[in-house]
This record gives sequence, C-alpha cells and structure tokens, in this order.
Amino acid sequence: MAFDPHAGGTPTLEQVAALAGVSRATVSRVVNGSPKVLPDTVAAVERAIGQLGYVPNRAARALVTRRTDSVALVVPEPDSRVFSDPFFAGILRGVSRTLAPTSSQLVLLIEPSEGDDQRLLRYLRGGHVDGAIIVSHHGRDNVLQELAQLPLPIVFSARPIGVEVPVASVDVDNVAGARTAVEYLLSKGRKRIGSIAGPPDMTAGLDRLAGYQQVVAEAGFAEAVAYGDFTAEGGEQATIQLLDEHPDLDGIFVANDLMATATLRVLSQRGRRVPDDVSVVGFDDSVVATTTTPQLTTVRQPVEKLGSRLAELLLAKIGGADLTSPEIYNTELVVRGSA
Amino acid sequence: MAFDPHAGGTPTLEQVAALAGVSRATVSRVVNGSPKVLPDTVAAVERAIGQLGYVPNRAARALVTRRTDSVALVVPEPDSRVFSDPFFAGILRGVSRTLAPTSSQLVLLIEPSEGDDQRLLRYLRGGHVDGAIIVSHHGRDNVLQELAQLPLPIVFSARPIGVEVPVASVDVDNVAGARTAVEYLLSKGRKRIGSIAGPPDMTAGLDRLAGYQQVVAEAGFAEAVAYGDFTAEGGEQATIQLLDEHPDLDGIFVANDLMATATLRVLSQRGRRVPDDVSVVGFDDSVVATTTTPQLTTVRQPVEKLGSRLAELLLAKIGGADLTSPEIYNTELVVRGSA
DNA sequence: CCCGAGCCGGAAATCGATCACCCGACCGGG
DNA sequence: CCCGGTCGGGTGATCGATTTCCGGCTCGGG
Repeated sequence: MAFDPHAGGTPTLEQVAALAGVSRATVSRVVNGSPKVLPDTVAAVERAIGQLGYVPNRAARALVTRRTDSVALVVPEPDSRVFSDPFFAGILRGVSRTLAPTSSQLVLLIEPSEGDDQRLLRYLRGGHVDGAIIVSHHGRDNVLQELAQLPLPIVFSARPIGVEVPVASVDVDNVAGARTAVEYLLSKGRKRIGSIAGPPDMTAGLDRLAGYQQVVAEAGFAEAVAYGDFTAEGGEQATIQLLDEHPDLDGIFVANDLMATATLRVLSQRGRRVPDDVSVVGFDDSVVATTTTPQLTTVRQPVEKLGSRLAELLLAKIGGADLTSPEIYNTELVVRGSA
Repeated sequence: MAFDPHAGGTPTLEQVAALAGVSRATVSRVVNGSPKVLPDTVAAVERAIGQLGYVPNRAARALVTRRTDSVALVVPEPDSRVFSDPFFAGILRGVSRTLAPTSSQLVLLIEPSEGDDQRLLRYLRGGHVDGAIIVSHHGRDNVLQELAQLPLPIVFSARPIGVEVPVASVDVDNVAGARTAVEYLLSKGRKRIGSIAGPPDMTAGLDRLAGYQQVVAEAGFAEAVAYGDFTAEGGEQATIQLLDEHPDLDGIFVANDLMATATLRVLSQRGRRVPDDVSVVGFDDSVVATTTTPQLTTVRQPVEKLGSRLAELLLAKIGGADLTSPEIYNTELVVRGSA
C-alpha cells in the first residue's frame, strides 16, 4: 500500500482557524506576518498552530502566489564529475548557507544525459522554481545561451562562453590570479616557466592561460604550454608531454590543483626535486593541495563566498533587481612547500 | 518590479484543451498517459501541447495528487564540510543518476545552524517531499531517531547510531573492509600494525576500528590506536600521537583516505619511507588517494552504487514497499604504492 | 451619550490540475 | 427492434491557501 500523507492527519489552515476560533483569512494573515491583527488574536492562532503542528501546504500556496520558494542549482552537463570537484562543493556550501535562513529551498538539476537539454529548459520554463543558478564549466554548445534567455531570474557562476546577452555572474579574476602565480615564480628566480593549461572551452582554462602568457611575455621569456582537462589523469598526460618537450623547465604553473598533484608525481618519478629543481604553483586551494608532498603552493579562490554571492544575487533578482553584469572577486596566493 | 511568471503567458491545461478542441480531462489523460484515449485525439492534444509549450503546473498537480514528485537529500548537520567529502559527492552522483529518468526532483536539505533540528523536521513533516534520504555521519543527538519515526518514506545512508526502530539503510561492510586492509598488511609481513580510527560517534569510525581490532587480536598482536576526525588536520594530530606512542610501527591502517594523506606526510617528515619502513592503507578510494606520493593503497567502497541504491530503495518505499532492513555492500582492496 | 473614522475579521472567488462520475454513441445478441 | 455492455470523452467538485471586498466593532471626540 502506498504511503498516505493523510495518515496522522495533516492539519489544514481551516482546522487551525476552527481551533483558534477565527477565520481562515486571519490564520493566513498571522502565518504571513500581516501587521494588522490584534496581538491577542495572533497569540491564539499561534497557539493553535503549535497544538496542531500546522505547516502550510506549499502546493496550495504556490498555486495562488505563483511563487515556489525554491531555486534551482543547475549543472547543465551530464558529466556528473562536477560533484567531485571541490570547487562545486564550495559553491554548494556557500549557496546553501545563504539560502538556509530564507524560506527558499535548493533544488538540484542535472542534465540527465547528453543532449537532453530540452528537459532542463522545459523544467525551468515551467515555473517550477523562482530562479536558477547555473554552474557550468564547459561552453561547448548553446545551452548556456538558451538558459540566459529564459524568462526567469538567472545567475551564472563564471562568465559563460558564447553567451551574447548580458547576464549576472560571479567569478574570480582568473587572469590576475594566474599572473600572481607566475609572478611569484619569477620572483623566486625561475627563468623557464611552463604551464599546464585547462581546456580551452572553459573560461577558467582560457583566462588562467592568458594570465600566464601575459607575464611570461612581459618578462621576455618563451611560452611552454600543454593542455589538460582539469583531472588528475589529464594532468599527468599534459605534464609528461610538457616535460618531454621542455626538459629544462624550472617552474610550472598548473591551472588547477588536481592536475598539479599529477605534475608533482611525474616530477618526482623523473627524479626532479620540488621545489629545488622545479617550482610548482597550482590554482584553487582545494583539499588536495595539502595532501601532496610537498604541499602545494596555490592560488586560492574564495569559493564559498562565490557561492553565497551567487545566491544573494539570485534572491535580489527574484526580488526584482535588475542585475546583468559580472561580479569579480580577487584571488590570493597561498604559499606552501611546492614553490 | 518583481519577476512575473505570467510574462509570456504560461499556458494552462485549459488553453491546451481549447486549442485541441477537447476537454481538460482529456488533456489530463494524455499528459498522464492514460490508455483510453483515441490515437487521433492523443495526436491532436500533443500537437496543441507542443504549439503552446505547455508544462503542467506542479503546484496544482501536487495539491490534488498529494504527491510532490520530489525527494529530499537531508544532511542533518550544520557542519557543511560534508559537501567537500568525496563520499558525499559520490552519493550525490548516484542519487541524481537514479533520479534523473524519474519525474522526481532532488531537494537539498541542510540543517542551517546547530540545534535547528525542528526546522528540518517540520519541513519533512509538512509533506513538501515524497520521501527523504538521510546522509548522516554523526549520531551525537537524537535527530536521527526523530527522523526515523517520521510518517514519511525514509532511507539512511549508513546504519544510524542510536536509532531503535528498524530502518532501511544502505552501507558497505566496514568491518570486513577494515579486516581486508589489515589482513593485507599482515600478508606483507607487517608485525606492528597501528590504526588511525575515525570518531566513535560514527558507524564508519566504529566498524572500521572493530575490523582492525579483530584481525590484530586474531594474529595475537597488540593494538595501537589513535583517534582522528576524518579530516586531514585531525589525521595529522592522530598520526603524530600514534607515532610518538608507538615509534616501532611498521604498518598503519587509516580509517579514511583524507587522514591517510596526513599520515603519509608525517611519516615522510620523520624520515620513514613508505612502503619500505611503514606500509599505509586507507579507506574510501577517494580522489585524494591518487594525489599522494606514493599513491595510496586503500579500500574502495562503491559510493556511487550506494547512492543509486539509496534512491532506488526510497522510490520503492514511496511506491509502497515495506523496507526496513539494511542493505550491505562489499568493499574492494585497491593496491597502489603505499602498501 | 452618540457618532464617525479606522481597523480587524469573515465570506467567497481564485489559482490549475485531477478524478469520480456521468453521458452518448455504437455494437451485437436475443 | 429493443436493450445492455463498452468505450471514448465531458462535467463539476475538489485540493488548501491567498486575497479582495465588505461589514461590523471599537474607541475617541464632541
């Protein structure tokens, strides 16, 4: 037999009204904090609510108010690896921390399988949520563009690639962060600095590479770049390739920590000491930065802060604010053992 | 001005009916896949739905069906560090993979602040979701007990501590997993095997410790245990303490990978080579297991599988199945460099 | 003591989809 | 030729909370 929500008798507003000796409307006013109800009445209603353990029926309320009191966190990629990404975890923390004191609930939305964009879009267009936060890494197709044009308050984490309309977004200054990292390597006397870059279809990949290129060019050195995919395996491949092509490197800027762990491992296998022979700087300051030997010098992004800003901006947009510009945060170099 | 969901005109079932030249009931039948509608009619309705871009109003439906088509993933702890836990990430992946093809949405529920249990319980009791998956690590208070007694389909990840009523749960055999790890150390000729245990208020902590203790006792060796809290910092403290008290250890079983990374680091700082002088085995096979040097030999749990079973069981319970017993999965030793 | 202004509480319509029930048409058999 | 059964589809009540519009109560001033 199926579960019956009526078991135990979910009390309705009507029953509360009866018990408190007032009308439904009055109970509604109390529940929604209307100022024009006598204190005594409020007390009576609240007592009744307490006695019955009344909880407003969200569906009924949503039906008339046309608000669902829930926002979506959208991951428009079937590649559910993002969950394992410490960056995503941080965002999630920030978002949920900001949403917690609110009446809004967080709904997780993932593109179930490759190319099933429409399901996502339909859901969002269906008015099931009051707004959405898009956490996208790749910009390989046009989903982002479609999302941006939805008649729904939306904010992006990271400036979306290939989206023409202005959108609200929250991000760190990846270029500046990368510059800091490479400049630090320079300040340590490194002359031959290479970089393991991220995929060119992610802004994080592009911008961090750009920062590296700028500094290296300004210093009058030559570039040495290999591309990874932000995973440990990809980082390993890229590091091997980079070292094979440029055996004389004495400094490496790796576009994220996970790949950097692989870089450290490959260097160690090749008998090159870190940081004595080669200095390594990562990006993210994720958990893995402290699991390596030596620990990783890396560029910290205020992930949790990003997440909470994302939520704040979305709530503001839902409230009617007209926000359509990016908000950029600073990074910070965390010096540990690897450089 | 606040966002108006009516902008663009959300079509209702009524409008679809009008366009298709049928009644609301018929449209409803088509939408819900009733078999007793003529194919021609179905086609006409579907055409109208397509033209209007109709999406059923969830609130209205929920109001009458008394189902919300959403399930909660509950983290009854304000300590949002769980998000960074690769274990949690895996569970999340499994759950969302199973839920994706379903009409059910995933709602994330976190205890906003210490002691705010009531908010959670009220929400769950309020019929806002059809069921809940509880991902709890600690068993320090009685929230779990209260959750277990809620008139709502619920499944637990990991056998909850201190819950007297029988509940459905999914877990790995932590005792057996720990045994495998310690037996492997024995098979490598290790004689003085210590353990970094998890907190005693988590089943994972208790059971893994028990597995260690069993094997060590059976082999006639003495115990050497220090307690950590499953974080890298805690692992470092515990490792230092353990090594100070038992400098002659030649094998260490660490109750999770994160702490094991710290163990490796401390050993390296003390000039003890791994695995030559000391062998180390972790537990989880999380991402960090491959970021260390040497890479971590560890006990793999099928996390994603656990997550998807959690979701499957919950859907079954929502469907009326009467499940009140634990489901236990096996672990697997993954041999890498550290032992 | 009476009257009016201001407030507060009640009745009823409404949101959009579901579902129990009912109706009409068409078929075949007696 | 009539009647019952079947099948496709329509009608209207209903879910629970909000909200507008009013009616009536209260309280202060004259």
